[in-house]
Amino acid sequence: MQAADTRPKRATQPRPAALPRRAEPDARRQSLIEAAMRVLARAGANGASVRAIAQEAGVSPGLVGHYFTGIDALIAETYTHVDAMVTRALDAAVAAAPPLPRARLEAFVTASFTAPIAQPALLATWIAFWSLVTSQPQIARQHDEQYAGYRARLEGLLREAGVAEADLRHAAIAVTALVDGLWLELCLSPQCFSSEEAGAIARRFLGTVCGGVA
Amino acid sequence: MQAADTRPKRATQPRPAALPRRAEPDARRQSLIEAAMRVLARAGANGASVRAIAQEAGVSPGLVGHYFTGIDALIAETYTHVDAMVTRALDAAVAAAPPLPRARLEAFVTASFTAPIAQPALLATWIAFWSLVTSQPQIARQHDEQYAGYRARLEGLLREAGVAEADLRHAAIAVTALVDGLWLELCLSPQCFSSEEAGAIARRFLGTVCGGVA
DNA sequence: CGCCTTATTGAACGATCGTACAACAATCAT
DNA sequence: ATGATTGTTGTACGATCGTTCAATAAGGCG
Repeated sequence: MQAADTRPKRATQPRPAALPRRAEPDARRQSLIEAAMRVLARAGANGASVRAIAQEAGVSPGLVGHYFTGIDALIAETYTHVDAMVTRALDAAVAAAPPLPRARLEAFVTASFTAPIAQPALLATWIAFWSLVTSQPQIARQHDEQYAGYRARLEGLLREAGVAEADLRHAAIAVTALVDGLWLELCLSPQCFSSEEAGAIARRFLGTVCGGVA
Repeated sequence: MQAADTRPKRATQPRPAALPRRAEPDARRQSLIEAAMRVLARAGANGASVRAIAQEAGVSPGLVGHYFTGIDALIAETYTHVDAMVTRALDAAVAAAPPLPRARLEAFVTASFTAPIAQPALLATWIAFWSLVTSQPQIARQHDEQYAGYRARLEGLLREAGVAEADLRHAAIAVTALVDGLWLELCLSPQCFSSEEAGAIARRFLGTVCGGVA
Protein backbone atom coordinates (compact mmCIF):
# COMPACT_ATOMS: atom_id res chain seq x y z
CA MET A 1 0.00 0.00 0.00
CA GLN A 2 1.59 3.23 -1.08
CA ALA A 3 0.47 6.77 -0.78
CA ALA A 4 -2.19 7.69 -3.24
CA ASP A 5 -1.91 10.51 -5.65
CA THR A 6 -2.32 13.80 -3.92
CA ARG A 7 -1.81 15.90 -6.98
CA PRO A 8 -4.90 18.09 -6.95
CA LYS A 9 -3.54 19.66 -3.78
CA ARG A 10 -7.06 20.44 -2.73
CA ALA A 11 -7.25 22.89 0.08
CA THR A 12 -8.94 20.88 2.79
CA GLN A 13 -8.02 23.30 5.53
CA PRO A 14 -5.74 26.30 5.37
CA ARG A 15 -2.50 25.77 7.14
CA PRO A 16 -2.29 28.04 10.17
CA ALA A 17 0.48 30.52 10.54
CA ALA A 18 3.83 28.99 11.38
CA LEU A 19 4.68 28.83 15.04
CA PRO A 20 7.76 30.63 16.33
CA ARG A 21 10.87 28.61 15.98
CA ARG A 22 10.74 27.69 19.61
CA ALA A 23 7.12 27.30 20.58
CA GLU A 24 5.16 26.73 23.72
CA PRO A 25 5.22 22.96 24.24
CA ASP A 26 1.43 22.70 24.42
CA ALA A 27 1.03 24.76 21.28
CA ARG A 28 3.54 22.59 19.46
CA ARG A 29 1.77 19.41 20.49
CA GLN A 30 -1.49 20.86 19.30
CA SER A 31 -0.02 21.95 15.99
CA LEU A 32 1.30 18.44 15.40
CA ILE A 33 -2.09 16.94 16.13
CA GLU A 34 -3.79 19.38 13.79
CA ALA A 35 -1.20 18.66 11.12
CA ALA A 36 -1.99 14.96 11.54
CA MET A 37 -5.68 15.73 11.00
CA ARG A 38 -4.93 17.54 7.77
CA VAL A 39 -2.64 14.80 6.47
CA LEU A 40 -5.19 12.13 7.34
CA ALA A 41 -7.86 14.11 5.50
CA ARG A 42 -5.69 14.66 2.46
CA ALA A 43 -3.67 11.46 2.12
CA GLY A 44 -5.69 8.88 4.01
CA ALA A 45 -4.68 6.53 6.76
CA ASN A 46 -1.86 4.99 4.73
CA GLY A 47 -0.31 8.35 3.94
CA ALA A 48 -0.16 9.64 7.48
CA SER A 49 3.53 9.04 8.10
CA VAL A 50 5.76 10.78 10.60
CA ARG A 51 7.52 12.64 7.82
CA ALA A 52 4.34 13.77 6.11
CA ILE A 53 2.86 15.04 9.36
CA ALA A 54 6.06 16.80 10.39
CA GLN A 55 6.32 18.49 7.03
CA GLU A 56 2.68 19.56 7.25
CA ALA A 57 3.40 21.06 10.65
CA GLY A 58 6.52 22.75 9.30
CA VAL A 59 8.88 21.01 11.67
CA SER A 60 11.58 18.39 11.51
CA PRO A 61 10.57 14.71 11.57
CA GLY A 62 12.57 14.17 14.71
CA LEU A 63 10.32 16.47 16.68
CA VAL A 64 7.47 14.01 16.59
CA GLY A 65 9.46 11.65 18.77
CA HIS A 66 10.00 14.47 21.21
CA TYR A 67 6.30 14.99 21.87
CA PHE A 68 4.87 11.53 21.32
CA THR A 69 6.14 8.08 22.14
CA GLY A 70 5.56 7.08 18.53
CA ILE A 71 3.35 7.49 15.52
CA ASP A 72 0.64 5.31 17.05
CA ALA A 73 0.41 7.60 20.06
CA LEU A 74 0.11 10.59 17.75
CA ILE A 75 -2.70 8.89 15.83
CA ALA A 76 -4.44 8.03 19.09
CA GLU A 77 -4.19 11.59 20.35
CA THR A 78 -5.42 12.88 17.03
CA TYR A 79 -8.44 10.63 17.39
CA THR A 80 -9.00 11.97 20.88
CA HIS A 81 -8.82 15.51 19.54
CA VAL A 82 -11.28 14.85 16.72
CA ASP A 83 -13.59 13.03 19.11
CA ALA A 84 -13.56 16.02 21.44
CA MET A 85 -14.35 18.29 18.51
CA VAL A 86 -17.30 16.09 17.57
CA THR A 87 -18.51 16.05 21.14
CA ARG A 88 -18.36 19.84 21.28
CA ALA A 89 -20.31 20.14 18.04
CA LEU A 90 -22.97 17.74 19.28
CA ASP A 91 -23.29 19.51 22.61
CA ALA A 92 -23.57 22.84 20.85
CA ALA A 93 -26.32 21.50 18.63
CA VAL A 94 -28.20 20.20 21.65
CA ALA A 95 -27.77 23.49 23.48
CA ALA A 96 -29.05 25.42 20.46
CA ALA A 97 -32.17 23.31 20.18
CA PRO A 98 -35.53 24.27 21.70
CA PRO A 99 -35.58 23.16 25.33
CA LEU A 100 -37.80 20.19 24.60
CA PRO A 101 -36.44 16.72 25.27
CA ARG A 102 -37.45 15.43 21.88
CA ALA A 103 -36.04 18.45 20.06
CA ARG A 104 -32.74 18.14 21.90
CA LEU A 105 -32.54 14.48 20.98
CA GLU A 106 -33.29 15.21 17.34
CA ALA A 107 -30.70 17.96 17.26
CA PHE A 108 -28.15 15.49 18.57
CA VAL A 109 -28.64 12.97 15.79
CA THR A 110 -29.20 15.56 13.08
CA ALA A 111 -25.90 17.22 13.86
CA SER A 112 -24.18 13.90 13.27
CA PHE A 113 -24.89 14.24 9.56
CA THR A 114 -23.87 17.85 9.04
CA ALA A 115 -20.53 19.59 9.06
CA PRO A 116 -18.18 19.47 10.80
CA ILE A 117 -18.97 15.92 11.78
CA ALA A 118 -20.06 14.13 8.63
CA GLN A 119 -17.29 14.91 6.21
CA PRO A 120 -15.43 12.21 4.35
CA ALA A 121 -12.19 13.90 5.33
CA LEU A 122 -12.73 12.76 8.90
CA LEU A 123 -13.20 9.15 7.94
CA ALA A 124 -9.48 8.52 7.60
CA THR A 125 -8.94 9.48 11.22
CA TRP A 126 -11.40 6.83 12.34
CA ILE A 127 -9.95 4.25 9.99
CA ALA A 128 -6.42 4.90 11.17
CA PHE A 129 -7.59 4.57 14.75
CA TRP A 130 -9.70 1.47 14.17
CA SER A 131 -6.77 -0.26 12.54
CA LEU A 132 -4.90 0.05 15.85
CA VAL A 133 -7.72 -1.20 18.08
CA THR A 134 -7.23 -4.86 17.33
CA SER A 135 -3.54 -5.03 18.00
CA GLN A 136 -3.04 -2.54 20.83
CA PRO A 137 -4.92 -3.17 24.08
CA GLN A 138 -4.40 0.39 25.23
CA ILE A 139 -6.01 1.74 22.07
CA ALA A 140 -8.86 -0.70 22.54
CA ARG A 141 -9.41 0.64 26.02
CA GLN A 142 -9.40 4.20 24.73
CA HIS A 143 -11.99 3.27 22.12
CA ASP A 144 -14.20 1.66 24.75
CA GLU A 145 -14.03 4.72 26.96
CA GLN A 146 -14.82 7.23 24.25
CA TYR A 147 -17.66 5.14 22.91
CA ALA A 148 -19.02 4.67 26.39
CA GLY A 149 -18.97 8.43 26.82
CA TYR A 150 -20.88 8.89 23.61
CA ARG A 151 -23.53 6.39 24.65
CA ALA A 152 -23.77 7.86 28.11
CA ARG A 153 -24.51 11.27 26.65
CA LEU A 154 -27.13 9.71 24.41
CA GLU A 155 -28.66 7.80 27.31
CA GLY A 156 -29.10 11.08 29.14
CA LEU A 157 -31.01 12.57 26.23
CA LEU A 158 -33.11 9.46 25.84
CA ARG A 159 -33.96 9.47 29.53
CA GLU A 160 -35.10 13.07 29.27
CA ALA A 161 -37.23 12.07 26.32
CA GLY A 162 -39.06 9.55 28.41
CA VAL A 163 -37.45 6.28 27.48
CA ALA A 164 -37.95 3.75 30.27
CA GLU A 165 -34.89 3.05 32.39
CA ALA A 166 -34.98 -0.63 31.47
CA ASP A 167 -34.86 0.16 27.76
CA LEU A 168 -32.23 2.84 28.03
CA ARG A 169 -29.17 0.74 27.35
CA HIS A 170 -30.53 -1.01 24.29
CA ALA A 171 -32.01 2.19 22.96
CA ALA A 172 -28.70 3.99 23.23
CA ILE A 173 -26.88 1.11 21.57
CA ALA A 174 -29.43 1.06 18.77
CA VAL A 175 -29.37 4.79 18.09
CA THR A 176 -25.59 4.84 18.24
CA ALA A 177 -25.35 1.98 15.77
CA LEU A 178 -27.85 3.51 13.38
CA VAL A 179 -26.14 6.89 13.44
CA ASP A 180 -22.72 5.34 13.02
CA GLY A 181 -23.85 3.16 10.17
CA LEU A 182 -25.44 6.09 8.38
CA TRP A 183 -22.41 8.27 9.07
CA LEU A 184 -20.00 5.65 7.77
CA GLU A 185 -21.89 5.04 4.57
CA LEU A 186 -22.37 8.76 4.09
CA CYS A 187 -18.60 9.21 4.24
CA LEU A 188 -17.82 6.18 2.05
CA SER A 189 -20.24 7.03 -0.75
CA PRO A 190 -21.73 10.48 -0.31
CA GLN A 191 -23.81 10.13 -3.47
CA CYS A 192 -25.80 7.15 -2.27
CA PHE A 193 -28.04 9.16 -0.01
CA SER A 194 -27.99 12.69 1.32
CA SER A 195 -27.36 14.10 4.76
CA GLU A 196 -31.00 15.15 4.86
CA GLU A 197 -32.15 11.62 4.17
CA ALA A 198 -29.85 10.28 6.86
CA GLY A 199 -31.24 12.78 9.32
CA ALA A 200 -34.81 11.95 8.38
CA ILE A 201 -34.16 8.22 8.79
CA ALA A 202 -32.55 8.71 12.17
CA ARG A 203 -35.27 11.06 13.44
CA ARG A 204 -37.94 8.64 12.33
CA PHE A 205 -36.18 5.94 14.30
CA LEU A 206 -36.15 8.17 17.34
CA GLY A 207 -39.91 8.33 17.07
CA THR A 208 -40.19 4.58 17.48
CA VAL A 209 -37.63 4.46 20.27
CA CYS A 210 -39.28 7.14 22.33
CA GLY A 211 -42.58 5.35 21.83
CA GLY A 212 -44.33 8.68 21.87
CA VAL A 213 -46.12 10.14 18.92
CA ALA A 214 -44.15 12.80 17.12
CA MET B 1 17.15 -18.56 4.04
CA GLN B 2 13.98 -18.84 6.01
CA ALA B 3 12.59 -21.80 4.08
CA ALA B 4 12.89 -24.06 7.10
CA ASP B 5 10.84 -21.75 9.27
CA THR B 6 7.42 -23.08 8.40
CA ARG B 7 6.40 -24.18 11.85
CA PRO B 8 2.89 -23.27 12.82
CA LYS B 9 3.07 -20.14 14.90
CA ARG B 10 -0.43 -19.05 15.74
CA ALA B 11 -3.32 -21.05 14.45
CA THR B 12 -6.02 -18.54 13.62
CA GLN B 13 -7.11 -20.71 10.76
CA PRO B 14 -5.39 -23.89 9.71
CA ARG B 15 -3.28 -23.35 6.69
CA PRO B 16 -4.51 -25.58 3.87
CA ALA B 17 -2.26 -28.18 2.34
CA ALA B 18 0.43 -26.70 0.16
CA LEU B 19 -0.40 -26.51 -3.49
CA PRO B 20 1.74 -28.38 -5.96
CA ARG B 21 4.72 -26.46 -7.03
CA ARG B 22 3.04 -25.47 -10.24
CA ALA B 23 -0.60 -24.97 -9.49
CA GLU B 24 -3.72 -24.32 -11.49
CA PRO B 25 -3.77 -20.54 -11.96
CA ASP B 26 -7.25 -20.18 -10.49
CA ALA B 27 -6.31 -22.27 -7.48
CA ARG B 28 -3.18 -20.22 -6.93
CA ARG B 29 -5.08 -16.98 -7.12
CA GLN B 30 -7.55 -18.33 -4.64
CA SER B 31 -4.82 -19.49 -2.28
CA LEU B 32 -3.26 -16.03 -2.33
CA ILE B 33 -6.59 -14.42 -1.53
CA GLU B 34 -7.19 -16.82 1.33
CA ALA B 35 -3.68 -16.20 2.62
CA ALA B 36 -4.45 -12.49 2.55
CA MET B 37 -7.57 -13.14 4.63
CA ARG B 38 -5.55 -15.00 7.25
CA VAL B 39 -2.84 -12.35 7.41
CA LEU B 40 -5.43 -9.59 7.71
CA ALA B 41 -7.09 -11.51 10.54
CA ARG B 42 -3.83 -12.13 12.34
CA ALA B 43 -1.77 -8.99 11.72
CA GLY B 44 -4.36 -6.36 10.89
CA ALA B 45 -4.56 -4.00 7.98
CA ASN B 46 -1.10 -2.56 8.58
CA GLY B 47 0.53 -5.99 8.64
CA ALA B 48 -0.88 -7.24 5.38
CA SER B 49 2.20 -6.75 3.22
CA VAL B 50 3.08 -8.54 0.03
CA ARG B 51 5.80 -10.49 1.79
CA ALA B 52 3.64 -11.55 4.71
CA ILE B 53 0.86 -12.74 2.42
CA ALA B 54 3.23 -14.57 0.11
CA GLN B 55 4.88 -16.32 3.04
CA GLU B 56 1.48 -17.26 4.43
CA ALA B 57 0.58 -18.76 1.06
CA GLY B 58 3.91 -20.56 0.94
CA VAL B 59 5.07 -18.86 -2.24
CA SER B 60 7.66 -16.35 -3.27
CA PRO B 61 6.89 -12.64 -2.89
CA GLY B 62 7.32 -12.11 -6.60
CA LEU B 63 4.35 -14.33 -7.38
CA VAL B 64 1.92 -11.77 -6.08
CA GLY B 65 2.84 -9.46 -8.93
CA HIS B 66 2.18 -12.27 -11.36
CA TYR B 67 -1.46 -12.67 -10.34
CA PHE B 68 -2.38 -9.16 -9.25
CA THR B 69 -1.48 -5.76 -10.55
CA GLY B 70 -0.40 -4.77 -7.05
CA ILE B 71 -1.10 -5.14 -3.39
CA ASP B 72 -4.14 -2.86 -3.61
CA ALA B 73 -5.72 -5.12 -6.22
CA LEU B 74 -5.09 -8.12 -3.98
CA ILE B 75 -6.75 -6.35 -1.05
CA ALA B 76 -9.70 -5.41 -3.26
CA GLU B 77 -10.13 -8.97 -4.48
CA THR B 78 -9.84 -10.24 -0.94
CA TYR B 79 -12.66 -7.91 0.02
CA THR B 80 -14.70 -9.22 -2.90
CA HIS B 81 -14.06 -12.76 -1.73
CA VAL B 82 -15.06 -12.06 1.86
CA ASP B 83 -18.12 -10.16 0.69
CA ALA B 84 -19.17 -13.14 -1.42
CA MET B 85 -18.69 -15.40 1.58
CA VAL B 86 -20.88 -13.13 3.69
CA THR B 87 -23.52 -13.04 0.98
CA ARG B 88 -23.53 -16.82 0.80
CA ALA B 89 -23.90 -17.12 4.58
CA LEU B 90 -26.77 -14.64 4.58
CA ASP B 91 -28.55 -16.36 1.71
CA ALA B 92 -28.13 -19.70 3.43
CA ALA B 93 -29.62 -18.31 6.63
CA VAL B 94 -32.58 -16.93 4.70
CA ALA B 95 -33.08 -20.22 2.88
CA ALA B 96 -32.99 -22.14 6.14
CA ALA B 97 -35.62 -19.94 7.75
CA PRO B 98 -39.32 -20.79 7.81
CA PRO B 99 -40.90 -19.65 4.55
CA LEU B 100 -42.52 -16.64 6.13
CA PRO B 101 -41.47 -13.20 4.94
CA ARG B 102 -40.87 -11.91 8.43
CA ALA B 103 -38.92 -14.99 9.49
CA ARG B 104 -36.74 -14.76 6.42
CA LEU B 105 -36.04 -11.12 7.14
CA GLU B 106 -35.18 -11.84 10.75
CA ALA B 107 -32.88 -14.66 9.71
CA PHE B 108 -31.07 -12.24 7.43
CA VAL B 109 -30.26 -9.75 10.14
CA THR B 110 -29.67 -12.33 12.85
CA ALA B 111 -27.06 -14.08 10.74
CA SER B 112 -25.17 -10.81 10.51
CA PHE B 113 -24.21 -11.16 14.16
CA THR B 114 -23.18 -14.80 14.21
CA ALA B 115 -20.19 -16.61 12.76
CA PRO B 116 -18.82 -16.56 10.20
CA ILE B 117 -19.86 -12.96 9.64
CA ALA B 118 -19.44 -11.17 12.94
CA GLN B 119 -15.92 -12.04 13.96
CA PRO B 120 -13.37 -9.39 14.79
CA ALA B 121 -10.91 -11.17 12.54
CA LEU B 122 -12.91 -10.00 9.53
CA LEU B 123 -12.82 -6.38 10.59
CA ALA B 124 -9.30 -5.85 9.29
CA THR B 125 -10.41 -6.79 5.79
CA TRP B 126 -13.03 -4.08 5.83
CA ILE B 127 -10.64 -1.56 7.32
CA ALA B 128 -7.98 -2.29 4.72
CA PHE B 129 -10.58 -1.90 2.01
CA TRP B 130 -12.13 1.25 3.42
CA SER B 131 -8.73 2.88 3.61
CA LEU B 132 -8.49 2.56 -0.18
CA VAL B 133 -11.97 3.89 -0.98
CA THR B 134 -11.11 7.56 -0.54
CA SER B 135 -8.05 7.63 -2.76
CA GLN B 136 -8.87 5.13 -5.49
CA PRO B 137 -11.95 5.83 -7.60
CA GLN B 138 -12.07 2.25 -8.85
CA ILE B 139 -12.20 0.94 -5.30
CA ALA B 140 -14.92 3.46 -4.52
CA ARG B 141 -16.94 2.14 -7.43
CA GLN B 142 -16.48 -1.42 -6.24
CA HIS B 143 -17.67 -0.43 -2.78
CA ASP B 144 -20.75 1.24 -4.20
CA GLU B 145 -21.64 -1.80 -6.26
CA GLN B 146 -21.24 -4.31 -3.46
CA TYR B 147 -23.18 -2.16 -1.04
CA ALA B 148 -25.90 -1.62 -3.61
CA GLY B 149 -26.12 -5.38 -4.01
CA TYR B 150 -26.50 -5.80 -0.27
CA ARG B 151 -29.26 -3.23 -0.09
CA ALA B 152 -31.02 -4.69 -3.12
CA ARG B 153 -31.16 -8.08 -1.45
CA LEU B 154 -32.50 -6.46 1.68
CA GLU B 155 -35.07 -4.48 -0.29
CA GLY B 156 -36.34 -7.75 -1.74
CA LEU B 157 -36.87 -9.21 1.72
CA LEU B 158 -38.52 -6.04 2.95
CA ARG B 159 -40.86 -6.02 -0.03
CA GLU B 160 -41.88 -9.60 0.73
CA ALA B 161 -42.48 -8.52 4.31
CA GLY B 162 -44.97 -5.96 3.17
CA VAL B 163 -43.04 -2.72 3.29
CA ALA B 164 -44.62 -0.18 0.97
CA GLU B 165 -42.75 0.46 -2.23
CA ALA B 166 -42.34 4.13 -1.40
CA ASP B 167 -40.66 3.32 1.91
CA LEU B 168 -38.47 0.56 0.57
CA ARG B 169 -35.37 2.57 -0.15
CA HIS B 170 -35.23 4.36 3.19
CA ALA B 171 -36.09 1.18 5.05
CA ALA B 172 -33.25 -0.70 3.39
CA ILE B 173 -30.81 2.12 4.09
CA ALA B 174 -31.91 2.22 7.72
CA VAL B 175 -31.68 -1.52 8.33
CA THR B 176 -28.32 -1.67 6.58
CA ALA B 177 -26.97 1.16 8.68
CA LEU B 178 -28.24 -0.31 11.92
CA VAL B 179 -26.83 -3.74 11.16
CA ASP B 180 -23.50 -2.29 10.05
CA GLY B 181 -23.23 -0.10 13.11
CA LEU B 182 -23.97 -2.98 15.42
CA TRP B 183 -21.61 -5.24 13.51
CA LEU B 184 -18.81 -2.70 13.64
CA GLU B 185 -19.12 -2.05 17.34
CA LEU B 186 -19.45 -5.76 18.00
CA CYS B 187 -16.12 -6.30 16.25
CA LEU B 188 -14.40 -3.32 17.86
CA SER B 189 -15.39 -4.10 21.44
CA PRO B 190 -17.02 -7.51 21.71
CA GLN B 191 -17.52 -7.14 25.46
CA CYS B 192 -19.76 -4.08 25.20
CA PHE B 193 -22.82 -6.03 24.14
CA SER B 194 -23.44 -9.55 22.93
CA SER B 195 -24.38 -10.96 19.56
CA GLU B 196 -27.74 -11.92 21.02
CA GLU B 197 -28.37 -8.36 22.13
CA ALA B 198 -27.42 -7.06 18.71
CA GLY B 199 -29.80 -9.52 17.09
CA ALA B 200 -32.60 -8.58 19.47
CA ILE B 201 -32.09 -4.88 18.81
CA ALA B 202 -32.11 -5.39 15.06
CA ARG B 203 -35.16 -7.66 15.11
CA ARG B 204 -37.03 -5.17 17.22
CA PHE B 205 -36.20 -2.50 14.67
CA LEU B 206 -37.57 -4.72 11.92
CA GLY B 207 -40.84 -4.76 13.79
CA THR B 208 -41.15 -1.02 13.53
CA VAL B 209 -40.08 -0.96 9.91
CA CYS B 210 -42.53 -3.61 8.79
CA GLY B 211 -45.25 -1.84 10.70
CA GLY B 212 -46.54 -5.10 12.05
CA VAL B 213 -46.56 -5.88 15.73
CA ALA B 214 -44.16 -8.59 16.76
C1' DC C 1 27.37 38.88 29.59
C1' DG C 2 27.91 33.54 30.14
C1' DC C 3 25.43 29.47 31.65
C1' DC C 4 21.87 26.22 31.64
C1' DT C 5 17.90 24.16 30.02
C1' DT C 6 15.49 22.33 26.27
C1' DA C 7 13.06 22.79 21.96
C1' DT C 8 14.55 21.65 17.48
C1' DT C 9 17.24 20.06 13.74
C1' DG C 10 18.90 16.97 10.32
C1' DA C 11 21.12 13.14 9.24
C1' DA C 12 21.69 8.42 9.80
C1' DC C 13 20.18 3.73 10.88
C1' DG C 14 18.06 -0.61 10.16
C1' DA C 15 13.90 -2.44 8.72
C1' DT C 16 10.36 -3.01 5.58
C1' DC C 17 7.78 -1.58 1.84
C1' DG C 18 6.04 -2.61 -3.39
C1' DT C 19 7.69 -3.75 -7.66
C1' DA C 20 10.65 -5.48 -11.48
C1' DC C 21 13.16 -8.86 -13.68
C1' DA C 22 16.35 -12.41 -15.16
C1' DA C 23 16.86 -17.16 -14.21
C1' DC C 24 14.83 -21.55 -13.26
C1' DA C 25 11.49 -25.35 -13.61
C1' DA C 26 7.40 -27.72 -14.77
C1' DT C 27 4.02 -28.90 -18.07
C1' DC C 28 2.25 -29.43 -22.81
C1' DA C 29 2.24 -29.78 -27.81
C1' DT C 30 4.53 -31.75 -31.30
C1' DA D 1 12.88 -36.00 -27.12
C1' DT D 2 12.63 -31.21 -28.09
C1' DG D 3 10.97 -26.66 -27.95
C1' DA D 4 7.56 -23.46 -26.43
C1' DT D 5 4.96 -21.76 -22.85
C1' DT D 6 4.44 -20.07 -18.43
C1' DG D 7 4.15 -20.69 -13.44
C1' DT D 8 7.61 -19.67 -9.99
C1' DT D 9 11.71 -18.29 -7.69
C1' DG D 10 14.92 -15.24 -5.56
C1' DT D 11 17.03 -11.28 -5.50
C1' DA D 12 17.88 -6.64 -6.19
C1' DC D 13 16.38 -1.90 -6.37
C1' DG D 14 14.75 2.44 -4.90
C1' DA D 15 11.68 4.38 -1.83
C1' DT D 16 9.81 5.09 2.50
C1' DC D 17 9.01 3.62 6.97
C1' DG D 18 9.67 4.74 12.44
C1' DT D 19 13.06 5.81 15.46
C1' DT D 20 17.42 7.45 17.43
C1' DC D 21 20.78 10.83 18.63
C1' DA D 22 24.55 14.04 18.61
C1' DA D 23 24.65 18.78 17.31
C1' DT D 24 22.48 23.23 17.19
C1' DA D 25 19.89 27.19 18.51
C1' DA D 26 16.75 29.71 21.28
C1' DG D 27 15.18 31.40 25.23
C1' DG D 28 15.42 32.12 30.73
C1' DC D 29 18.19 33.35 34.53
C1' DG D 30 22.19 34.39 37.19
